[in-house]
Parts: sequence; C-alpha cells; structure tokens
Amino acid sequence: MTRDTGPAAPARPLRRDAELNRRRILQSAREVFGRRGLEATLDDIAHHAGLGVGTVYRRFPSKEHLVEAMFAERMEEIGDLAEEALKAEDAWQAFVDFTWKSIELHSGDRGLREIMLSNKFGHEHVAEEKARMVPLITQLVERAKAAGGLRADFSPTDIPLLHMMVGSAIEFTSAVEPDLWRRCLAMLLDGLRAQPGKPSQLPHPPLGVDEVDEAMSCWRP
Amino acid sequence: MTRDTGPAAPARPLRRDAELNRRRILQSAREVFGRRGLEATLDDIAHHAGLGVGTVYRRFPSKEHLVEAMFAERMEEIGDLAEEALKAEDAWQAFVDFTWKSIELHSGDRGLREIMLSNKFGHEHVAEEKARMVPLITQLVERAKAAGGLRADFSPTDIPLLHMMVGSAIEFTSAVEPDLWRRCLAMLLDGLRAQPGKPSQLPHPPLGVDEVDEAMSCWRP
DNA sequence: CAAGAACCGGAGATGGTGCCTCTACTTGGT
DNA sequence: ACCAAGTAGAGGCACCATCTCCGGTTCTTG
Repeated sequence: MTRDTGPAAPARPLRRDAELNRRRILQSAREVFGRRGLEATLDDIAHHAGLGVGTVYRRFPSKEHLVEAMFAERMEEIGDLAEEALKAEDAWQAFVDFTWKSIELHSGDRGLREIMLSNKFGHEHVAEEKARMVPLITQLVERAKAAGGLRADFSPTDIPLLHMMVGSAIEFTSAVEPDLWRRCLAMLLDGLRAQPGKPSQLPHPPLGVDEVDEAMSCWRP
Repeated sequence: MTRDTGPAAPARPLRRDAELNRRRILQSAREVFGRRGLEATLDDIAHHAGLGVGTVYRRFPSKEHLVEAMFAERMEEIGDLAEEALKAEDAWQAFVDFTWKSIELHSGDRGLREIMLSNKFGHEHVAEEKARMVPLITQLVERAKAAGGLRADFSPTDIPLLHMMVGSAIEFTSAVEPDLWRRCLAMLLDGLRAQPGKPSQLPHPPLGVDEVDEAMSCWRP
C-alpha cells in the first residue's frame, strides 16, 4: 500500500519509522474508536499507540481526516456485503444473512456505528459509500418481500432503524455481555417474517438481574 | 402540596413569589429535561423559566437534587402502570398494554428515559422505585408466558433492553417523525409472540428516504 | 408605611476538557 | 557525519458546566 499525499502527488515516500508509526496510529485509532466511539481523543489514540500527540497531527491534519481515513474501508465492507447478498438465491435468507453480518461488523466497533447513523462525521468518501448502499438495500428488501419471506409492510428505510435499535442494545450490554445483541436481533427478525412459524431459537441466554444492574451502571446516555 | 425542607423541619413556608418561582422551575425542568435530556444545563432551565440561575440554586442545592425531585413522581407512574396491568384478565394483552403505555410515557421525555436506564442519575427515591418495579415486571412477564401469549424464552431482564431499543428509535426519529417508534415497537412485539399469526398492522407509515437523511443529520451519538 | 428579611439576577470564579501547535531533541538515510 | 525528517508532550487556546456572590429588588409583618 503506497501512500498518496493528494491528487497526483507522488512525493517521496515516508521514512521507514514514519511509515511504521502511521500504521500504528491507524491500528490504534481502530481499536480506540471502536471501543470508545468517536468521542475518543486524539491524545488517547496517540498514547494507546505509544506515541506522542504531535506525531499523530504530523500525519493527519485533523481528527476528521483520521476518521475519514479509518472508516472508508470498513464502510466499503458493508456495501460489499449487500452486493454479495443480492446474488444469493433465497431472498429471505439473503436478507437475514446480510442483517446478521452487517450488524456483526458493527458490533465490535462503536465508531463505525456512529459514523453509519450520523451525518455529522465523515465527509466525501463516507457519504459516497452510504449513497451506494441505498439502492442495494432497497433491492434486498424488495426481493425479500416479493419472495414472501419479509413482511410486506417493511420498508428499506426501516433498516437504519433496525441498526439503530440493535446498536443501542450492543452499547447497553457491551460491558457486561458483549454478544447479547444476538438475542435481541433474533427476536426482532422473528417480528419481520411475513409468515411466522414458531419463534426461532434464541442464540444467547438472557441477562441476569445483577447483570442488568451492572449494565445500567456502566451505560451513559 | 406543602413543601418540606428535610426530615422534621416544618420551617416557615416560602414567600409567595418564591413558591411561585419554585413551581416555575420544576415545570421548566420538566420541559427542558424532557426535550434535551439530562445533559441540559441548569442555566438553560433557569432561562427557560424566565429566571436567573441563582434563583434555581437557591431552591435546589444541585442539579442532582432537582433531577431527583423531578422524576420521582414520573417513575411512580410507571410502577403504578405495572401494578394495574397485573390485575387485568388477559395476561398477554396486559403485557402488551403495559409495554405500550410505559413506552408512551417515555416517548416524550428524554430525561425519563435516561434516568430509567442509567444508574448514574437519581439517588434514593429513584433507586427505590426501580426496585419496586422488578417483581412487578417479573410477574407480568411470567404470567404472559404461562398464558401462552409471550414466547417462552423471553426473560423479564429483556424488558430494559426492549425499552432501550425503542428508546433509541425514539431519539433517532424524534426530530423528524416523533411517533415513528410505534412502528418499531409493533414489529418488535410481533417477534415476542409464542404463536404468531399474521403480522400485525403497523400503526405508522415508514420514513421516506429524505427523512432518514434528516434524522441522521439531527442525531448525535 | 416603613424596615428588614427573604429573594432575585446574572456576571464571573472555578475546574474541567479537547483540539491542536510549537520547539528542543532524536533518528534514519546517504 | 551530517541534516532533513520525524518525535514528544507540555502548554496555548477556546469552550463549557456548575455553582457562588453580592448589589439591588420585592414581599411581609408590625
């Protein structure tokens, strides 16, 4: 992966140590934004990478730029997921799989969730990627409805809501039982079927009362 | 409603104007916390009441105290709702009604949502009220399961999750379509039935694509 | 109708936070 | 061995929320 400093600017490559640190920063940003969300400080990210803040600012002009650089690729992953899902045969199963996989991607990355559901962060690239996903998701939903799997009154615009809802469950329980969202999503999906049979088996046991309490203590609005 | 300044402190009543302002503050707090959540400033509340900050601090020693005073009664309302629901005949219907009503109460009041799901705000009274609700909700859930309406793998501890999820939908869309949460909750409830029939009719039309965009622009993580 | 206690207003003290800059020092590359 | 490139991290700056303080106002009581 060669670095480009702008359009048609093949400037001299970074010094070896600089390039190494650049990667360290990206990696650290991934971890810290993932765990603490976009509110994390560049200071935090720098220290978590074992570097000084100055080093980060030398490489990325601002927090915005770092965020943009970080999440471009992850957003692409989700778009690709949708594209792939459109090729599957069983339309309902494709919808379900896409939902599970895309939320799986979110689940470990609070920053990604925030960037997906708010317009206040990324700029060009992020917006583009979001735009690309709209028709894909629309198709996915319409196909699943046409096939009789997905309830007819579901709308593609319900997808962000669904992500929002499961996202909040992730946030609420992440400190206590990071996989509990699977339980929530399973129930939600049961409610989306056009011809529901028996309730599906839940992939995760419920919280205990003490865990609820702990979750409430960790969670901040 | 006579004011008490502490345990066994029948001190002289407030001056008339002071008492009036005290009410103004409470009312203003209700509105501002409701709209902006507990992060709202006491300055905001004071100005929205047409008063100076000093006046507020004269009456309530700290923000915490004001919050506690504000939400005690509202929490009680929810507890009462559960108590009432336990008297109903049809256990599943009682569960459904309780859920709709309690979230209805939440829906217009962001502060209430935050206080219910986080332990970081209220103190004694709020905690008591929460504790009172645990057995009530447990009964409500167990009854609905025993009656064969609610899926058997549902747990009372899923209730806060449910509130969390719908709460996030409320927050996400409140600026755009404040009643959209009804749509979400309806789908969720469809997923909670032990013997689902056809999907229920959704009580609210979906968002438009432009509305999704607007919601994303207003929402902040 | 005074007199004085109770009350009001809101500027600003205090403490905290995050973004980013600046410079003396270190390191890699030739 | 030299110096351009890179680094560390203290601190500047701007912002924000809580709460205090006191000169001025308003209510109540004798």
